[in-house]
This record gives sequence, structure tokens and C-alpha cells, in this order.
Amino acid sequence: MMQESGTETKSNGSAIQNGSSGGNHLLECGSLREGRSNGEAPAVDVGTADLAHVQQQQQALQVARQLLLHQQQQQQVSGLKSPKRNDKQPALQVPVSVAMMTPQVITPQQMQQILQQQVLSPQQLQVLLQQQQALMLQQQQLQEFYKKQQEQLQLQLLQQQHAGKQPKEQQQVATQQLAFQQQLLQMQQLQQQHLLSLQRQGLLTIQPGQPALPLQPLTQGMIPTELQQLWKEVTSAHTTEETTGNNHSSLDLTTTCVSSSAPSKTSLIMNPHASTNGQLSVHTPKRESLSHEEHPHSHPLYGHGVCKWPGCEAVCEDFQSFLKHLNSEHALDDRSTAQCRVQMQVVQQLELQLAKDKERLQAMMTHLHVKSTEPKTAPQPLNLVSSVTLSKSASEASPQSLPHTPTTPTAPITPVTQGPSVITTTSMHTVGPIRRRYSDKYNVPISSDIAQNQEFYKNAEVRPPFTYASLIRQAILESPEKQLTLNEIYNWFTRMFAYFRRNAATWKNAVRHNLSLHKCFVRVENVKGAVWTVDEVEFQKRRPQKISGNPSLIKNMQTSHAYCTPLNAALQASMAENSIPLYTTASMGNPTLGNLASAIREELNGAMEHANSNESDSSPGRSPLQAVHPVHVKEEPLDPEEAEGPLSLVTTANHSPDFDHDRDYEDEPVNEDME
DNA sequence: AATCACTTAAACATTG
DNA sequence: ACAATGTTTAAGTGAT
Repeated sequence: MMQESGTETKSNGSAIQNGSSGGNHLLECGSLREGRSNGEAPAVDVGTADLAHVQQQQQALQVARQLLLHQQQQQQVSGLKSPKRNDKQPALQVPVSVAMMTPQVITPQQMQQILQQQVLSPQQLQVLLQQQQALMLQQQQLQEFYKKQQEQLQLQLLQQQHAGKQPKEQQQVATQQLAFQQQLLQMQQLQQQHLLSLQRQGLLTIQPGQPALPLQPLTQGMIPTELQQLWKEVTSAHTTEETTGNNHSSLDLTTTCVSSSAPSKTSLIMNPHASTNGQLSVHTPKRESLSHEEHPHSHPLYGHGVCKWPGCEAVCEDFQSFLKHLNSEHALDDRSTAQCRVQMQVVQQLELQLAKDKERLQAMMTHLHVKSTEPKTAPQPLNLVSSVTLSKSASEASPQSLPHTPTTPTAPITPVTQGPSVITTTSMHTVGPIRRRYSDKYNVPISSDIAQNQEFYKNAEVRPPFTYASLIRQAILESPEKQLTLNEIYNWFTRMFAYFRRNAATWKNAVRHNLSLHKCFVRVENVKGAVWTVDEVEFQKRRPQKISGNPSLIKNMQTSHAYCTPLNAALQASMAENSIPLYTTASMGNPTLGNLASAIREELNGAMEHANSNESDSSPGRSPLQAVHPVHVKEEPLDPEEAEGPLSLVTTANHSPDFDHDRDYEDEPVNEDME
């Protein structure tokens, strides 16, 4: 009844926080429900895409205008502005090259075709770009010619105006100009055809010193597979670069033609900054030894005797035939250029994404690097999900071009009750990108998880994979007195989890709600007010979800609580002792002790409860053994991942989608100075 | 399909 | 009056 408030804009946090950018499957997990608030979640992606599109349009327009302006200035030097000219010229004066770079020239059909066919390699793109540059040069010459013509026309016009001629004659002049422009266009087309024919004979060589080409990226949405393919290609190209130890965050789309002899020599790099404004900067050519330059028979578009042009897969026995095929089948035409544009856009977006993820990775690695005993922890600029999908697709598509081997953990280490917790590639694959909401059910000991990943949770805005109730309980149990005020609970949340430094209103409400809702939280009046404590029995009772609330059972437990509590207290005390070394050992990579202790504690908590109360528990399927080893033992085998052994994937899988989120909370300012 | 646990939102009451 | 705290209801979602 009060749900009409769901449409209020106040539902900010939940609506926004799902902006997972990792891919389709990410959106579908855990996030859908959050979009319900006002359905604006999808609009995030669309919105940015639209924005980018608008920006590109504007930039294209700007380029065209600048050209026009340039011409106008030259004309104004001659003294006068033609009032008519403005009406007709702008559209026509846009150079073809610019027009070609604007998105709208692609028909939807073409677009679909392009998207179906994946993408170009950077090198191929480079070649095409250079070809376009050659075209540009020739067009410039034409433009010069055209300008001169226009100046002459202006002079004519001037003279006519001075002579007091009528507008009709001006129109004549205008039509004359129009004819000129059409002529120019025709010539440009001819140039293009010529270029095409040139290309068919072989790759063009291009004169150096060409100004940067104003490239306009595309805005088409990307298909995940395409993205993966692209990512693979891009990263494979970058690996060589990154190993040279450069700063990979500054990547520019180098449109300069370096050495005129080898078109594929130049490195095709893209600047993330450039992608924000659509301007591409010219950089000095990098001395870069791309593989196919020094090994002429290795071409990024050629592998295993197959043309790897997106969607082609034509068989070419040798490299020569491949080149032939490349030049004949993938010449400079509408399709190829469109693919280029798509590629550019894709690369730009990937670079942006990469930059973001790298930032995150930085924070993660600083944390994980301390813990990791692995010597060769190569930073994986991928979030978990994308690395999973990517590595899959990469290994499937082209094993030889595996850019990375994702063997290093990029997510918090989640301990298991026994054995080391190492996230392996295979384990990651088994999990997949499915998001499990909360791992409470999977009985990952919350204390050890938090302890192990303390730094991670503190720094990464990742939602801890535990319920509010579990977290609250943990907060209370961690306190020396085993009791906390509400505000102290708040503080614990914000102190321990970066995630809870946002949306305070939301999660605080949830905390209060949970405190009130769950019987396991007992409010105790104090001199200083009220504090909250945990009734472990109630808490443990809550966990075996198949046991329905049984009044008699509850009463039994009430009595058993008296026996339980001292033992719990003792265990917790020992845990408290452990907890300090636990954190340090956890950071050293030896969390087993703490895990064990916490696991024992949690199990014992349950054991006590059930040992005292299970007489009335006639739930079928519970064996006597299970009654002795209660909750956890009963539940853990039910969880396939837990049963399998050292799979700390429950939480990892939980993290990854969150980690992929591109949340931009617009909510209240971060209000966690409550330390 | 039904149910449960959890989350989120919100209204309302109480208290300092 | 106000904010913090606490209670309760309602609805959506995912898992079982």
C-alpha cells in the first residue's frame, strides 16, 4: 500500500548501484531486481551511448565547421561575406573524409553485418587509416583548388555587388558554387575509387607528415562476443607493449604515417582521453617491433592457415595467398571502413574500461600482492567475470593468441574451512559469472572471510557476500563486550566495508530493520542507552532454513541457551584472541588457523543448539550424524562448491559482478567519517 | 507454484 | 522541533 513510494526518486541507491558494465550476464544477476525502482538502470548504458553519439556528431560537425570557417576566413580576407553562401555550403563543404567518419553513413544493414562479423585488428585498422589519409591528402589538394575557385567567385561577387547587381545574380553565383562543389565531390569519389584500385594491387604507401585525421568513433552497442574478440586482439597487441614497461594508460590512436614503406608498422594506440572528446592526437611514432613486422609471415589477421578477418575464416595455404586474399576480399570498401570505425569505437570503449579496471586492479593488487605467495602475479586488467569469459573465448578462438593466462586471483581470497584457497583458472571457469547473492547459506565463515579480505573490503566497493544479519552479528561479536550500540554497528559497517560508505540511508535502514526483525538480536538497555547483543541460539536457529519455527523447539532452546552461552563465550573469547593474529596471518597467506577456529566456533554454535534441541527436530533426512554435526555439516555437502573442497568461489563469484559495477551513486555525500 | 530468506523502502512510534 | 533509534508493513527477488 505504501509501495507507491517505490516510484519516488528517493530510491536512488538501489536503482543506480546495479550499473554493472561487465556484460549481459552480469546484468541479469542480482541487478534486475534493483532496476525495478524506477527502471532507470538500463538507461544508464543507453544514456552514455547516446551521449557519446551526440558528442561524436558534434565533433564531426565541428570539424566540418572548422574547415568551413577556414575557408570563410580566407574569403573574408577578400573583404566580404556572402549572405547566400551560408545557406548552401556547409553541408557540401564537409569533406568526404569527415563525412565518412560520421556514424550515420552506415546503414543499419551494414551495421548489423559489421557487428556480426566482429572486428578488425589494430594493424589492419592502421592500414586502412593510412589509406584514408592518403585520400585526405588528395582531397586537400582538391580543397585548395576549390578554395581558390571560391575566392575567385567571391571576388566576382564583390565586384558584382559593388556594381549594384541584383540578388538573382548572386543566386547564379551560388549555383555556380554548387556546381563546383559537386564537381569536387565527384573528384573525391574518383579519388576514392582510384584509391581502392590501388589498394587492390597492394597496400598503399602513404606520405608522412599528414595531419591527424579527425576520427569520429561510433556509438553502436557492442556484442559481448565481439567485445571479447576485440579485447583479445587488443590485449594481445598490448602485451608486447606492456612488457616494455611503458605506461599503458596513455594510448593514442596514431594516425601518423611513420615509415612510408610499411603501413603496418605504426602502432595503433588509442588514448582514453581522446575518447572522451573524440579528438585524436598525433604522436610521434613509437619504435615498436610488432610481431608481424619482424616476422613478416605472422600477421594478426592470419593464423593457422586461416584468414582471421572477422567473419571470414577463409583458408589460405600460405602467407602470400593470405595477403592476396586480404587485399581482394578485405579491401577498402564501405564494409571495411565501417568495420574500422566499429573497431575504433570498440577499442576506445575498451580502453576506457581498461583504464577503469586498471584502477580498481591497482587497489586490489596492493591488497592481494601482500597476501599472494605467487611470484609472478601479473596484473590482470580484467575483472573476474570478463577474465572468465575472455579466457574462455580466447582459448576457444585462437589458442595461440592467448593474451593472458588468468591464474592470479583478482578477487578477495575467501577461505574455506580447510585447505588453502587459491582461485585457479579452472575453478573460476566452474563458477562462471553467475552471481550468488549471499554466501551465508554456503557457510563460508563470515569471520574468516572478513578477516582474510579485510583490506579488500575496506578498499573495494564490493558488497560483502553476507546478509545484514550476519554482518551485524559479526560486528557485535567482534566487539570486546559482545555488544554494540546502533551507531557502533554503523561504524563497524563503514569501517570494514567500503561498500557501506555509500547509500547510508539505505543500509542503515536495513541494519535497523534487521536488528528489529531478527530475534537473534537482543536489545539490552544500558546506562548509556541501549546496546544490541546477539542471541547465538536464535541466530543459529535461523540458519537451517528447512526447520520451520517450532514453538516447543524454541522453548527448548531457551533452556539450552543457558548451557550454550558460556561455551560460546569461551569460544568467542578464544576467537578474540585469535582474531588479532588471524588478521596478520591472513595477510601472510596462512589463514587456516583463523578459519579453523571460526569454523569450529560457528559449527559449535550450531552443534550446541541442535544437541540441545533436536529432540523435537523430526525433520526428515537428517541423520543422527547430522544431528551431531549439525547445521554446517548438514548444509555444506548440499552446496556443491563447498563440497568439492577448496573452492573459495562462492564469494568470489559473488564479488565479481559487483566488482564490475560501474556504480555512480548520486546519493548523499559519503558520510563515513564516523570513525 | 509455493514458500522462504533476504533486501529495500517507507511509514510510524519512541526517545534523547 | 528534530534527529536518532526502533518497529512494522509491504513488496520485489532469488533460491529451494
